[in-house]
Amino acid sequence: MDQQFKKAVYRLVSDIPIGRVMTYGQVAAYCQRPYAARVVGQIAHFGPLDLPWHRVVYSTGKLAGGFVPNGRLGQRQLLESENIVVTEDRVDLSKYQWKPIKYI
DNA sequence: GACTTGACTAGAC
DNA sequence: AGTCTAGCCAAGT
Repeated sequence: MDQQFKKAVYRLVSDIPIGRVMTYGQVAAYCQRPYAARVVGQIAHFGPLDLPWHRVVYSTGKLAGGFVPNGRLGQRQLLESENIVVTEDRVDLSKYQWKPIKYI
């Protein structure tokens, strides 16, 4: 259900390998909620901060974190430290978008 | 229980 | 190619 959905999101996001990214919609879809991209966003904001939310971006490739908690070094800086090329707050999805191996 | 809000997205302008 | 609009989900008022 919703609780399981959140759990699935946590696991999926925490499994995103370094140097790879995913879109909110893709994450939602993989957790069996194709139209819950916004919910993923809410989870990202209120959920565990130990997850690599900086590897989750918009479907357009634009970075989602315009603010970032106190640290505020920027999701961009974070991504770049993982060998991901960020141009104008954007990443090349066709290049870095990660496809989960299986299940939820 | 209805209304509002938001780290979203696809399609129309 | 950039901006605006409507649709969807869960959580908070």
